[in-house]
Amino acid sequence: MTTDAALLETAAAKRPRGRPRKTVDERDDGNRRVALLAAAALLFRRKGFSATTTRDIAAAAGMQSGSPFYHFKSKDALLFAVMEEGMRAALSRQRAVVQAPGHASLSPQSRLRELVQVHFDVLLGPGNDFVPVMLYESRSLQARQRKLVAQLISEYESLWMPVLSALHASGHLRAPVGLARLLILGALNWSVQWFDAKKGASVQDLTDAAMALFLKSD
Amino acid sequence: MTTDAALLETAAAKRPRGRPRKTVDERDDGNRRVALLAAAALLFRRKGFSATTTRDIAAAAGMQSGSPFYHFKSKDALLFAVMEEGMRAALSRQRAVVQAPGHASLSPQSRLRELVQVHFDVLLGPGNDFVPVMLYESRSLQARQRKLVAQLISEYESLWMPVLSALHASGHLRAPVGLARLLILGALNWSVQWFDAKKGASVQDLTDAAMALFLKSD
DNA sequence: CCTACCGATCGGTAGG
DNA sequence: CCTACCGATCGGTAGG
Repeated sequence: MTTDAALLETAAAKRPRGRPRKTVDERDDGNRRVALLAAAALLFRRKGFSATTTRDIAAAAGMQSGSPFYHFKSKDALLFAVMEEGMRAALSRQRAVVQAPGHASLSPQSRLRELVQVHFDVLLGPGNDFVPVMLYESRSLQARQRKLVAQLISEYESLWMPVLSALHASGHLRAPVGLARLLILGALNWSVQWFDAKKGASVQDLTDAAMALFLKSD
Repeated sequence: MTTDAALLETAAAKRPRGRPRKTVDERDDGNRRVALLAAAALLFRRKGFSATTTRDIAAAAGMQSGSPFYHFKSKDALLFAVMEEGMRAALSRQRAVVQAPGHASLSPQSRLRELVQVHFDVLLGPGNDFVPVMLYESRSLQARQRKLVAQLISEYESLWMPVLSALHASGHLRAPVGLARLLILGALNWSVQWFDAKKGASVQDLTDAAMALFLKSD
C-alpha cells in the first residue's frame, strides 16, 4: 500500500541528520523501529489486527517481508508495543495536565474540561492511531499482555477519579462515580467511530458538547 | 470449539417438533441457517471477524468445514446476515416501544428512559451478540453492504431524535442534539466492552446511571 | 450437507 | 535488514 508509505514519510524523515552516530556500524535501528510502530498503528487502526499482515506493515515502512521480525519477535509483540507506546504517551500528557501549576486551584468543572479535551486530542489528533488501536484491539492480545495494558488503563482512569468525585460531591454529577466514569469515557471513546476531522465539528466543539451533556450546570 | 457448540444447543433445539413438514424432502434448512448465524455472531463478537474461521463457525454449528457455504455464499455474506438480523430485531423492538399505546403521552424523560433501557438490553442481554458484532465489525464489510447497514443505523437513530429534541427544547438536555445523540449512544455502546452480567451492576442500574448523567433533572 | 481437495496467503526463520 | 523458503491455515469449490 503505497498510500500508507506516503503517510508515514514524516515519521521516517524524523531521522536526525546533525550529529553522526558513535560508530559507523550502528544503524539507526531506533528510527526504523519507530517507522514500524507508526505503520503498524495506522494499519491496525484501519483494518484491525487480524486483517493486517506483517507484509502490509513491512511495505508501509519500506522494508521486505521478513524484516519486521528483526525488530519485533512476533506480530503480537508489535501490537503490544503499539498499545504500550500509545498509553505511555497518553498518560504522560494527562499527568502534565494534572500537575500543571494552576491546575489544582481550578474548579472541578474546568479540571474535567481539560481532561476531556486532552482525551479527545489523544484519540482524534492527526497521527494519533496508537490509543484507538489499544481501545479496539485488546481482544487480540495474549492474557499476560492484556493484563499489562489493563494496568495502564487503570492508571489513566485514576487520574479522572478525584475530579469526578469532586463533581459528584458538589452536585454537578448525579450518577454514581464509578458508572459515570465508564459512561463518560465510553462517550468519548466512541468518537473514534464517527469523528471526521474534515467535517463540521472540531475537538473544541466536542469538548463543549460533552461538558454540556454531562454536567448539571457550568 | 465444543464449548461454543454447547452454548448454541438452545438455538439448535428450537426446531419445531409438532406439525410435520409439508414434504419429506424439505430438510429444516431454516434452522441450520439460524444455528450458523448464532454461532457466527458469538464467534465474531468474541474473536472478531478476521480472527474467526469459517471452520470455527461450522464446528460450533455441528457441521463440516465446507458446509457453511451451502447456506451462505461467502464469509462476508455471513457477517452481513448477522448484522442485518441484529439490526432488524433491534429496530423492531424499539419501534414497538415508540408505538406502544401510552408512549406518546409520557414525558420526554420517560420516553428516553425506555429507549435507553431497550438499547442496553439489545446490547447486553443473554445471547444478544448480533448488534455488538454490527457495532464493532462494520469495518470488515464491503462498501455496498456497509451502506445498507448504515441505512439501518440511520433508521434506528431517527427513533431517538424526537425525544432528544423535546428534551433539548425543555432544557433537560443542553448539548446540541446531533452531538448529544452521538455522545449518548457512544456511552451506551461502549458498555459492550466492560459490562459483566455476573458482576455488580444490572441493566437497570446502567439505565438509572445514564439518565442521571445525561439529564439536567428528572 | 459431506468428502476431498486446491490455490493463495500468512507468520515466522535460517543464513548471510 | 534482505533473500529464499517452510509448514500451516484459510476461504472456497466440485461432485456427489
